[in-house]
Amino acid sequence: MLGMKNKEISIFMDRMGDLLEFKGENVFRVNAYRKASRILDQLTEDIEKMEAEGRLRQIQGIGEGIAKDIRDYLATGTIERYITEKKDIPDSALEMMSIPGVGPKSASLVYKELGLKNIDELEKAIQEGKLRELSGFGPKKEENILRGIQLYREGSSRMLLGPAFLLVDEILEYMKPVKAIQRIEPAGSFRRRKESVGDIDILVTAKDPRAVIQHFVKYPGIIDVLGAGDTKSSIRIKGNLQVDLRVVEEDSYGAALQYFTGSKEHNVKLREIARQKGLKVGVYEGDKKIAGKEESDVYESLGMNWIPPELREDIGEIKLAQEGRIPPLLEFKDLKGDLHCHSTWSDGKHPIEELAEYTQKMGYEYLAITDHSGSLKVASGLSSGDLHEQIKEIKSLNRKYQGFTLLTGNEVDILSDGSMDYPDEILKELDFVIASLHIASKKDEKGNTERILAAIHNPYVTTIGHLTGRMIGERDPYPMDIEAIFKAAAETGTALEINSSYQRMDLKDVHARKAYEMGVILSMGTDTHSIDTFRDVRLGISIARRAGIPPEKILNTWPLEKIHQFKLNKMKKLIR
DNA sequence: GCCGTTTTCGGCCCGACTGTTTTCAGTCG
Repeated sequence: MLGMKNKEISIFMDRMGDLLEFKGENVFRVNAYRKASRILDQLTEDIEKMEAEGRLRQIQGIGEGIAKDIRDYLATGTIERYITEKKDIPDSALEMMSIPGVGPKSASLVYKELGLKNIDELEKAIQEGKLRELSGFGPKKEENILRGIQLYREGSSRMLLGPAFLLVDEILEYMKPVKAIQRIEPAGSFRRRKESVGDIDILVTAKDPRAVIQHFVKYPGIIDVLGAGDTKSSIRIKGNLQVDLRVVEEDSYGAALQYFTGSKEHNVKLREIARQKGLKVGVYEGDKKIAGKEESDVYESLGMNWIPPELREDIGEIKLAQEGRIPPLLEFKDLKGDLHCHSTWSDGKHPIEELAEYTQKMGYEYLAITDHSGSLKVASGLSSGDLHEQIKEIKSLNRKYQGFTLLTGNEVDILSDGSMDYPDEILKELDFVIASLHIASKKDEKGNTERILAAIHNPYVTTIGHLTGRMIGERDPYPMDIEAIFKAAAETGTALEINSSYQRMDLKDVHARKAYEMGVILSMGTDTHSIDTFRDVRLGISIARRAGIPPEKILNTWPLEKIHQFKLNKMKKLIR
């Protein structure tokens, strides 16, 4: 499965970074491992395959040393150098560095001087007043660490992008009455639309910064005010999420927005480029500071095009911007319809007519009705007879609409033997067929892959729904040979879905990018069961943008005729 | 540990904030 080893080694490299940092190694050596971890996490190729083809050293940031570590891991399942470096330092000692306010210096100091081996012992030592005996430690620091421990135990809470959108909407709405605010915009990983965010950053320009802060710290649902200065405030809200708000001068708004949007790696690379040009990027004072009212000023003064936030992960976007080759990215206005939703015919909450009415108001030209097929009893799947009745209803409704069309369709279950839950004669009649795995094996990679491949080779299947089956934080992706699947999808002219429901987000960004690179067309579906989730299309758009997929590779940007043609083309190709 | 049309050695992003200090170290983003 693509990414299996990538992920494992990425985690290993990150731990290696922690370990070296704890031991007080050269920070650049530490960073080299951190960087390697990130590279492996975002790599769209299978590391095992690259190693087999002798291409490890072609990856920027992987040198001879780390290449050896990777080969080591692939051969033995562990990394020799890691074991040597680690010796008898327990993992629980390294874990102390995860506490906010405790870094490598403090963690290794208390380990060496006081023999503290884990967080519990650290807590006890503070309570017994032992920590303040160490130089550099005082009562404030003790208090800070105790609070950090408490926070860490409550669970490092990352919020999924879906709920984050709702929260940001709510905060912006709450801040609206403050007259002093001129501009207000979320920055950080939310603005980059990462699938989960660790905190929310909000950037403001205002005539009266104090009025803004004073209002902000009274936000309902607040648990704690972590800090409230003249221009910056941090609060903690329910769910243990931190929200930072900063007020900056209008003249440096663009530079600040750039800085606080990140990613860190993207900014590091920009500063390197700035340094070469004798410039400085940043929001703070400096001789040759690039100030900028607009964010595009920053990028332009560095000799490149403005880069959409979703691409700012230092995975090649800077080079593209320098060459003026940033691709146009998907926007809501490009979308002509939604291609996955459920009605009262199966487990949806609303009758077809209401779904149609709602999506017309969103400005869509079409909507595919894709209820479940018969085998999926838990979701009240439709029998063949039901489906025929539903097709009749859709055709009758379509006669009422102008400039809007309902597509007949279904989310057909892929059965355990890889066959489809309806016979071909029925699938043939439908405008849009999604084939989905709803029950799959957690172990049988080969079996899962074969079922998907069988569906892809069915001439009437338009797209594969929520391919990997993951439910973020609840269920891991089912193991499957992603590359073989992408290849088959590209060859047969089968689309793959970007499922936008907030817990699925499946395909995820890295996979969507890989699929696009391999020539696959993507379809977007909200998998709506209740009309308030049609708005989750913005999650799908986020994935497509982070994947760098141009709009014309997304089925939903096409006119209806072309979607029909897509299905016909596949049928022509596969039926002889 | 990685990298190189300034370098195979000597660099590697950088400033704010906090607490403990009295000139600075550690942490964070």
